[in-house]
Amino acid sequence: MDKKEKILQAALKLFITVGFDGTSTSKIAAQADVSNGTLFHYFKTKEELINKLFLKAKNDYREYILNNMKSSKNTKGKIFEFWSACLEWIFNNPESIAFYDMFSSSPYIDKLTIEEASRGFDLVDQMIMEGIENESLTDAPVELISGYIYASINSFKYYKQNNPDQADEYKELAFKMLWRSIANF
Amino acid sequence: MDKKEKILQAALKLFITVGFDGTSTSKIAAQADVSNGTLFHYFKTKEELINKLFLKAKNDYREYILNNMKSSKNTKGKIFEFWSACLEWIFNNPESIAFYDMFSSSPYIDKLTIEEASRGFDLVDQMIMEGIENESLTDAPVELISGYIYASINSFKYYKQNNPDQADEYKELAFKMLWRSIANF
DNA sequence: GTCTATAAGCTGATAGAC
DNA sequence: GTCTATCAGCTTATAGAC
Repeated sequence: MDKKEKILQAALKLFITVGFDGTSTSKIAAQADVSNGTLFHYFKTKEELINKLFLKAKNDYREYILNNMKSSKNTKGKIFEFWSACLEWIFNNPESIAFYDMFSSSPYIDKLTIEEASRGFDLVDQMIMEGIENESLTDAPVELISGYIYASINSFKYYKQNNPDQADEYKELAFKMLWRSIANF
Repeated sequence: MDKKEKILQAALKLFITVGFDGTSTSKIAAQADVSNGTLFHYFKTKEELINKLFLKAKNDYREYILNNMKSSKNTKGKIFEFWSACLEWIFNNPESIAFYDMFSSSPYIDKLTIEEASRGFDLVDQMIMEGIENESLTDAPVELISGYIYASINSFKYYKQNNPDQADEYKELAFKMLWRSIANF
């Protein structure tokens, strides 16, 4: 693995355990088995490092989703695929998610990064608009529906974190609850 | 206002704008019009200060909720009251919420504080258990339902932040969507 | 690309006068 | 309770050799 990648990985681990403040660049460098100077060769500032890390997490996430939903044809199936893929990624990448939760509303992540990170998730909006048009989804603002989808994902994530053993048996129910709230009956 | 309160207010403002790291104790003291020594008289460490602030935010929130829901008798009404009260508080106290979002998953907030903060919100669990018993709520795990309620609140919060003008006209719909997902039909 | 050496500046926290 | 004065230690970042 090249040093740049090692630095990013070390930083991720440290940031989520001791925060941005608690993580000095020298600690990152030490953990990555790299000199302090090398760190500043790859990243002009500590802030640039954290912003790059943020974008990387978002892109990995997005890519996983895009690669894991292409079979379903109707709206309900598509949304279920999206919902499932998100949860799969979340549970296979707990560190990235912890990092994202911790820093998404942090002043260290600048506006440009957030904007760039949010781009590309518009496939959700597209699914929803399609669903409203073909009358399988309730006629509500797209953002309200997408918000509910994300909310359901988040809610199930917390549930599974607190009840790792029972969660899977309630997965279908959790999606059914989401679907009931956004479907057009 | 006494100096302790002034320190807490100054700290809140600084923390949400420039983060924990960016906010030095001397800046807090300066902003609060108080000497550095005085700050350390009231709070043994910087960490203690942020933990106290976190508890204060949570308690203010809880108190507002408790004082704003006592009239409804059936489950749907109670949950709507809770849902509304949460959103009201959120929009009247944006700084506290920003602070909470920023630090709820932060290593500066210790486990004891989080535990103490989460206590007292069990009125939600109570409402839900009541609702499941009298068959107005779907028979799902309490945590799954409560999670969905919190998620719905969060979702509408984001919607209103991005669409401040249209949000109010969709408030009823947003609650209806929540209710459809957790009600027993 | 990678390292070592280096430093100015700020940090949280203390001590002690009033 | 509140202040001033003070500090040891660590911080991010740079410069320059290899």
